[in-house]
Amino acid sequence: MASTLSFKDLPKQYDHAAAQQRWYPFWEEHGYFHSEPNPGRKPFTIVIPPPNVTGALHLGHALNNTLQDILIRMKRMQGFETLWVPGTDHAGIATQAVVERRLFTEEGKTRHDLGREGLVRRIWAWKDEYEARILSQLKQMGCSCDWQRTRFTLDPICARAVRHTFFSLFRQKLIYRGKRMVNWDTLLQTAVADDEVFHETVPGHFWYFLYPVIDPKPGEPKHVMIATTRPETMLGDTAVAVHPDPAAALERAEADLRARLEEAPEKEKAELQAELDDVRKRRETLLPQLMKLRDMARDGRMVMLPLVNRPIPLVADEWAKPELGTGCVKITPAHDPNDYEVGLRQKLPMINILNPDGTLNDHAGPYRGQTIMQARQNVVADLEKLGLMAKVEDRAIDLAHSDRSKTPIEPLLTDQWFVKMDHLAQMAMDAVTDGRVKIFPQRYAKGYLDWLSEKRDWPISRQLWWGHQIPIWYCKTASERELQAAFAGRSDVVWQADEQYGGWLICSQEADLAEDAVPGHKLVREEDVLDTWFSSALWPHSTLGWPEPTPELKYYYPTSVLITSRDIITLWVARMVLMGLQNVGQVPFHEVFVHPKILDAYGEGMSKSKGNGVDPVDVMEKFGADSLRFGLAYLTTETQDIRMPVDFECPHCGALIEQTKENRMLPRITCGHCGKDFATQWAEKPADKALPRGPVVSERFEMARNFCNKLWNASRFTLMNLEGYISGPVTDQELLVEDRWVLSRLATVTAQATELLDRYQYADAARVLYEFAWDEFCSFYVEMVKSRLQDAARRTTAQRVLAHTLDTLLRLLHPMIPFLTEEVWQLLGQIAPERGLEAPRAAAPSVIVAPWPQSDPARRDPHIETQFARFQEVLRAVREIRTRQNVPPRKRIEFSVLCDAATADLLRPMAAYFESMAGARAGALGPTVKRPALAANTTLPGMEIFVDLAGLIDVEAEIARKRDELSKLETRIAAQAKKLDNENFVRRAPAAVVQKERDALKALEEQSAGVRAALEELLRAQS
RNA sequence: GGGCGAUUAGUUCAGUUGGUCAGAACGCCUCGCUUACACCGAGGAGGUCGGCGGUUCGAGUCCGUCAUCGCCCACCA
Repeated sequence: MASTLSFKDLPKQYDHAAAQQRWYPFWEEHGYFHSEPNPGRKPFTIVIPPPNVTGALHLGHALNNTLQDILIRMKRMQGFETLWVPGTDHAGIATQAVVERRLFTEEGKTRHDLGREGLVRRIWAWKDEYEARILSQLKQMGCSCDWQRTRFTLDPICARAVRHTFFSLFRQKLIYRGKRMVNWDTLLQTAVADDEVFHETVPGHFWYFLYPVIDPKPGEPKHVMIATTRPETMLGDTAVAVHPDPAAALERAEADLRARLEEAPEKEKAELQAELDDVRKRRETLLPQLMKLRDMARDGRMVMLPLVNRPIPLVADEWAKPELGTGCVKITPAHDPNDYEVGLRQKLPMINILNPDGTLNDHAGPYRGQTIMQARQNVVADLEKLGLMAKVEDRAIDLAHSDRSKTPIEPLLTDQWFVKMDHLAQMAMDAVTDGRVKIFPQRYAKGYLDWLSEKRDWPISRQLWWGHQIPIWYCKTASERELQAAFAGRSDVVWQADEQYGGWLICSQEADLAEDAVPGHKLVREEDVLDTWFSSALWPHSTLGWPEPTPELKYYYPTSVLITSRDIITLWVARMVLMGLQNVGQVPFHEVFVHPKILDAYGEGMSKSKGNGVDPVDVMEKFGADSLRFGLAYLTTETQDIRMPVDFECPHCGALIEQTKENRMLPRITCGHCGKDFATQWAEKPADKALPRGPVVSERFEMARNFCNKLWNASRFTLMNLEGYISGPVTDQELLVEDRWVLSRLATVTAQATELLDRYQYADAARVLYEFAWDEFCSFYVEMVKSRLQDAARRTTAQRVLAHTLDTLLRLLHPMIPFLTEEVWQLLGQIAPERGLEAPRAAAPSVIVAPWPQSDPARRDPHIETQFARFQEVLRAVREIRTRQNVPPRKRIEFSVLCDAATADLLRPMAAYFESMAGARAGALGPTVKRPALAANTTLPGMEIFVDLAGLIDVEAEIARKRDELSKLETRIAAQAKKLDNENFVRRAPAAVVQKERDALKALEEQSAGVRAALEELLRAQS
C-alpha cells in the first residue's frame, strides 16, 4: 500500500498526519482490533473508563487511553486474545446541566418548557454529537478498541443490566427509600451534587434568641438561649437540645484542650489557652443552668417556639456541645444535616418550611410566601419586638453556593433511594485485602478501604430526567391480593409495602408497567433516575452482556486491569468491585493501575471551568499522535503528577504565548509577536469565533516529537542502505564487535521494557527504549555500520543485523508509537520481507500483530559491553581534546593510549571507528606507550590518552586544565582517604564496601599521578 | 480537621532494597550544514538534593519536626 514511496524520496521529517491517515484504517479493515472468545489463547481484557459525553476529551483522557492502548498492543503482540471495550458514560447531572445551560443561553428556555421527553430528546442529540467526537478522538490517538463492542451506559444492553441489578437488590431488600438532606438550588429548583457546590465566606451574623420555657417551676430558667446564623429556620424547629451529661462533656472538652495545648506550637497556644479559659469559665457560669435544662429534658418538658407558638420539647442529645455557643442548640431536622440526625435519634417531627422556589410555605405561618431573606429580617425584627433577641454578633459565614446558578444552597430534606452498603462494602473490602484485586501504586488501597469501611449507604436517586429512570411504580390503593392477582405467575415483578406513605412499591425487572397493570388501580412511576455511578458500577460485566451468560462474559470476565485516575477510586472503582461481586460473583478486574493527574503550570488540576484544559487534538496536529503518546508515557511515573505548562500558539505567526491565570479564560488574545488577534476555546461571540483559533500546546511534547523524528531518520537510513538485501542466517562468527554489542544491549533492553510495562512503569519503559534507540542504536550502531555498508564484502551481514535490530526496535516501540512503527514496518517489509538472525522468516503483515520480542539471554555479552564502554570512553576523551584544543573539524589527529595490555587488545579492533567517529588515528596502545613531548592529555581510570598536537597545542590552556583537574582530584582523594581513616567505617562497613572504597582511592591516586606527570611534562616543554 | 503525595540544575522531572547517584530532557554557552536526521552532531557551564534535628561507620535515599504546594475525604448551630 505504500509502494508508491521510493526509499530515496522519503521525507526528512516524519509525516505524522500521513501515517495516521494511512494506518488506522488499515488496522481497522484487517480486523486487528476485533476480538472473539478464543479458547486457544489466554484473554487480556480492558474496559475503558467511559468518558462523559459532556464534552470532548482532554489531555487527562489522552493519558488514560494511551496507557490502556500501550498495554493492549503489547499483550496483543504477546499472543493474548486482547479485547479493549470502548464506550461512553451518560453522566447524568453533568450532561443534563450542559444541555440545559445551552438551551437557556441559546433559546432562553428552561427544561420545563420542553418537558421531560423533549429535554431527553435534546440530550440524546447532544450525546450523539459528542460520542462521535470522543470516539473519533480516540481513533486519532490510535486506540485499538474493538469498536464493534462500543457501549453507552444508557444503551439497551446497559439498561437491561441496570434493571436486573436494581430488581435483584430490591428483592433482597438491599434497596430502600429514606430521607436525605440535599443541596437545593432554589433558582434552578433542583438538587445539586456536593461537588457542584462551592463555599464562599461571606459576612453574616450570629443571633442569640430566647425560647420561653413553658410553665417554669421555681428555680428553673424562664428561657432557653440558642444561637443561629439562619434565624428563619427557627420556624421549622421541632426541639431544643441540651447535652445529656454536660458536666462530663465539659470535663472531656477541657482535658482535650489541655492535651492539645501541651503539644501545640507556640503561636497557637494563645488561642488554645483562650478556649481553655472559656471552657473553665463555663463550668461556673453555664453548667448549673445546663444541668437544670438537662433534667427538664428528661422530664419531657417543653419550650414555646415563638412567632409560630408551637410547643417543642427539650431533648437531651450529645449533638448539643456544652463547650460551644450557648450550650443549647435549636433542632431543625428538615433543614440541617446534623439536626436531621438528631431528629432521627430523638424521633422528632420534621417540618419542611420551604417551597421548591425558596419561598416559605404554609408551615411558616405568618411568613408564608416570603423569601428566605425577607423572612430572616422579619423573624429577627419580630423576635426583637417580643424581647426574645438576646444579642447579635458579626460573624464570617461559610455559605454554600450552587456552582450552576451561583445562588445560595438551601439544605432540604427529600425522599431518596439508597443501597444498603454494609454487606456489599465488606465484600469489596475483602477483595482488596485478600489480593483478588491489586491496586497499583499500592498506597491507593488505603483510601479505598477507608472509604468503604464507613459503609455509608449509597444514595442512588437523582432528581433528573437524563438517566435510568428508577423501575419502581407506586400503587396507593390496591390490596396485596389484587397485586398477587395482577402479577400472578410473574417472577419479574416484586413489591413491598411503602412504609412511609402507605400503599405499595412495585419493582419490575424487565418491562415497564402500564398505568393500569393492576386493574382498577393507578400505578405511578417513580420520577427520579439513578445515579450515574449505578450504571457505571456495572460497566465491566454489563458491557460483556450480563445478565445473559454470554460467551463473552464467560471468557473475558474478570477483566485483566483497570486503568483510571485517583479521584474516582471510591466513586467508581469500589462500586465496580462491589457490584461485580454481587452480580457475577467475581471481581471485575485483577489489577487496578492508578495513573498520575495532569496539572497546569501552577500545579492545579486541569478542568473546563478553570479554562486550563488542553485538547489532545491540538497536540496531535502539531506533534502527531505518536509524540502525544510517547510524551505521555514518558511522564507516567508512580509518584509524581504531570505538570504541564502550556502555551497558545499564534495561528498567524506561530509564536508561543504562555498560558497564565490571567489569559486562560479570554475568548480572544492578541499575539505579542505579530500583534494580530486569535480566538481561543472560549470564543462565543461571532466576532471572536470568526478569528483563526490559536491551539493550546505544550513544549513538553517536543522531546517526543524529536525522538520520533530521530527514529524516522534512522529508519530512513536503514531503508536507503538495504538495497540488494538478501535474507539468510547470520552466524556468530560473522558478527563484529558492534554487532555483538548492539545485540547484547537489545536483549537487555527487551527484557527491561517488557518487565517495566508489566509493572505499569511506563516512564521507565519509555526511557529505556528512548536511550537505547537514540544513544546506542543511532549514535553508535548506525554510525559504525556505515563503512561496512559501503563495502560489498561486508555489506550483507551488516544489512541483516541492521534490519533485524530495527525490526526488533520497531516492535518494542510499537505500543507507544504505533503509527511511525507501522509506517516503517511496511516500508521495511518491501525491501526486507524476511528478517531475523538464526532463521530469518517472513515478517508479519503488520507490526500490530508481529510477535513481541523475546530477550535472548545468550546474546547478552558482558565482555563485549565492557569493551565497548572502554571504546566509548576513549572516543569521548579524544573528542573532548579536539574541542578544548580548538582543532579544526576536518583536521585529522593522532592519539595514543597508555593502558594495560588487555585494554589495548580491547581498543585495537576499534581503530577504524576512531577514524570515522572522531577523525582520529589510533597510534600506539598499551603499557609501553611513551608520553609525547607536547601533547594534550586526558587521564581516565586505568588509561591515559595523548593527542600529539606537535606545534598546534595551546600549552597555557592545557596547563590550566591540568591544574584544575589535579586540584579536583586531590579534593576527592582527601575525602576518600578520610573515609578510610575512619576506624568505625573500616570496622563496621561490609568488607566488600571497604574494599571498593580502597580500590576507588587507588584509582584516584593513579589518575592523579598521571595528571601530575602530564602537567610536569607540559611545564618542562613550556620552559 | 483527617488521610495521601510532593519539595533534586533556569524549567519539567528520574534517582530501585541507605555506600561513584548527584542524572535526563528542554533552555543556556562554544564549535560544526561530516552523503539518516539542524525536530541534527561534538563539547561545555549550572544543584551544599526545601529548613532544622535524629538514626548510622555512611543519607536526596530511613525517622522526627517545621515550611510551602497539591490531591482526596469530612465538617463548620
